[in-house]
Amino acid sequence: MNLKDLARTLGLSPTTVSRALNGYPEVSAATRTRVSEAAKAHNYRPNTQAKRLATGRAMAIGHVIPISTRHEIVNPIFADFIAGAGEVYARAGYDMLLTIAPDDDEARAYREIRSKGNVDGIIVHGPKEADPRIPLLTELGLPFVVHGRATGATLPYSWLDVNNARAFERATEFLLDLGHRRIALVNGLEFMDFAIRRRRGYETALAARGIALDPALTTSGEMTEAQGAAAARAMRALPDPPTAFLTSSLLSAMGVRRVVEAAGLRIGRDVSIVTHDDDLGYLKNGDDEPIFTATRSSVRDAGRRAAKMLLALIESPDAAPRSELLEAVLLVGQSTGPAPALRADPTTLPSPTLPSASAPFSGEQG
Amino acid sequence: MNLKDLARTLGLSPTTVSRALNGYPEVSAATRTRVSEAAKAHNYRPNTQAKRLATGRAMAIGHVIPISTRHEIVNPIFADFIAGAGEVYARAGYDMLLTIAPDDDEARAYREIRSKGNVDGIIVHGPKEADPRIPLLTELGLPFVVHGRATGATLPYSWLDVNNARAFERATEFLLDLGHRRIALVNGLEFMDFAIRRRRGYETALAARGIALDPALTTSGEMTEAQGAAAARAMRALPDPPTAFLTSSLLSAMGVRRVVEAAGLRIGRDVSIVTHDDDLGYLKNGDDEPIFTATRSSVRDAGRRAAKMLLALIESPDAAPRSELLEAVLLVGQSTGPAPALRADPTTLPSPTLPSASAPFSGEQG
DNA sequence: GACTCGTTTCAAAGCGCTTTGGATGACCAA
DNA sequence: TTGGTCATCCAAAGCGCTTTGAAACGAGTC
Repeated sequence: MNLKDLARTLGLSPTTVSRALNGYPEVSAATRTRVSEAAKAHNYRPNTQAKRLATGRAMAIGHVIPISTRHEIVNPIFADFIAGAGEVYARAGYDMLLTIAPDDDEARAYREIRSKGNVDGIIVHGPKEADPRIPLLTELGLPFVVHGRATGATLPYSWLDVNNARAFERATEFLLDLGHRRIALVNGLEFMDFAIRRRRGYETALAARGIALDPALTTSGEMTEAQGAAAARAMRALPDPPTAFLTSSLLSAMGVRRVVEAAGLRIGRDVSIVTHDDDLGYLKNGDDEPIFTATRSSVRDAGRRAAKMLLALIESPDAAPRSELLEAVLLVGQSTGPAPALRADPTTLPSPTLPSASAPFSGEQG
Repeated sequence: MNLKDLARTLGLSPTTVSRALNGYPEVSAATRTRVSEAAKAHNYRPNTQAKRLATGRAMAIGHVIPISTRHEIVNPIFADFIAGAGEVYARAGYDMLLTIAPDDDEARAYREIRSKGNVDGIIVHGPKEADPRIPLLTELGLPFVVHGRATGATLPYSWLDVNNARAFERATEFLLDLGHRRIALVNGLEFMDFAIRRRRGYETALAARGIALDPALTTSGEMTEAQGAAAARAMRALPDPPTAFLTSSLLSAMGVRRVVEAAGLRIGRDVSIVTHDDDLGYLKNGDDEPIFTATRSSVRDAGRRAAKMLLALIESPDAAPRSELLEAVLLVGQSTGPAPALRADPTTLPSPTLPSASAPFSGEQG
């Protein structure tokens, strides 16, 4: 059943039927209801391809998943982000198009998407430092929103990001307030923008207290359980091991916890852990009360917001780039506690006033 | 630059240009090279929508991600599966279309996809017992391949599945051979087909040795770290606790491991763990040598194979349904060992011949 | 030289929709 | 009655491609 058929059965022209269904004013109320009832009765659905060709709008959003040819790892937050974005697209009548692009010919992938013309906009995932995709997409004139940001990008662009720097600064401050001085950072791969910002936040907090950065206490790598375990094992073997760990993912935190507990120590008493928590569906940090003290920010929610932003951008293409900075929430769980009595310097005791728990941070730029 | 423009610059008709580019024989070799060189030079790319409208082929595959309105959980294996499938689609010139469908109106979602006509086929994810989507899609006449199977489906359909029953039967046998008699099953949600089959395999192996099933030793639920931990905690508290755990995911296994180690016991000596390992990019079971003894089957590879199967199905729509049963590989890691000396019955000692390690199972139906 | 045949190219008709630019009445004011 | 204004509806021209049916042309055959 296509438009022409429907029009014929109604004794109307395709023009009128089309207008009736698409809410144009040049059609009487009576005809409109008659048409839309017939459409429902015959289960008519306009052919997407034809509509697209006629309107020039693809009614689809592209998501390009970068896959590192080296690690072959798919970012585990991706599924949740997509789920959030997908909700928004579905409501707005948009399709979601996925492309897997190995990172060695990303540019080609984006150019091809552009010239095939089957999406109206793109969400850029996993931005790296000075990411070349930003100038590329700007040049191509394809609306896009970056999930994250790219340090060192010169052109203005639309993005949605968690305030990673502030989150990690805050987490570090929290541990410092608890009296910790040897705080380890188990970070993601540091060519990724979010990891760069997290490290920056960590370093800022340390510097503010006049604590020297110890390179032996920081590592970066893929955020897996094994990474956390390996980092903890190596750092526990140091002459002056850390009393607290700051990790970039729940998986890493779980690895740290395992090694620490295997050494006969107790998390939250002997060793503290704070982790970032993307609040993924299948990787929950406890049910009601968090297990790990964590800076939490829902990736799913980020997906929803980024999608809305992109749709708005497509609606008004000449508007200035938008951006949204989400603040992570610091949730105090059972994995943190005062630093064990300090041998070296017994004067620096935990401050009596602990930071407030679940209040979002203030909204300054990160 | 569209076909007409290109034709004009070449001094040819659109017909000839189209034929030259699409490899039709009615064009001389000289013209063909001239055309394709011009196309490359002008970076011409045929408009997807127009092509689709003209040919009637959407050149896209739909993936429908079911989201439970109750749990709101996105299956973590999804990202890897998609990555595998996406490779194949990209090579074949197909797009990948994602739809998020809450499980309360799945039927509507599939009907809509069908009538909008923007995919040539569908991959069905997360089949449940007697899944209604199979008769629905058959009725709609849309080619589809199920990742998994649906126990109790009456119509023939195309599927690709891991031999879950055999894998878990084999894992159970392995533990039995090591002398374990109290073997716990930490399963996925048992309305999912794969979980039903896994339980069946487990029960088959126990029955074959005349071991009664103890309901207190089996649980099912979402496969998270917390699930594993909770199960281990509950079961360790039994008067006759299990000496071995069989889990459905690495995350669950990690939860079990944590609780067991926290009790001061050693994995592989005091308590054994075998898990199923989907070989996900971000959740590796060790690098070279596996940490957990596991039945392994790559989800990414499954994605590739399912995609190929669907494309073949689309090529020849009248062919009989296809199917592919993948056998998991049993990899012996450090998490299993002989059952601790049995108090009740010291005669049942571990058999001296251990099952062979990395050989795939035989290919019988599961 | 007329005819057939194969090769190479083209004009034009779709694919199913939107949208521009009327056409047709009905209604009212003058 | 005439002219103008609305409110409705429609014919036809695209959107950019494929594909059918036919034309043009040179070469081979008698």
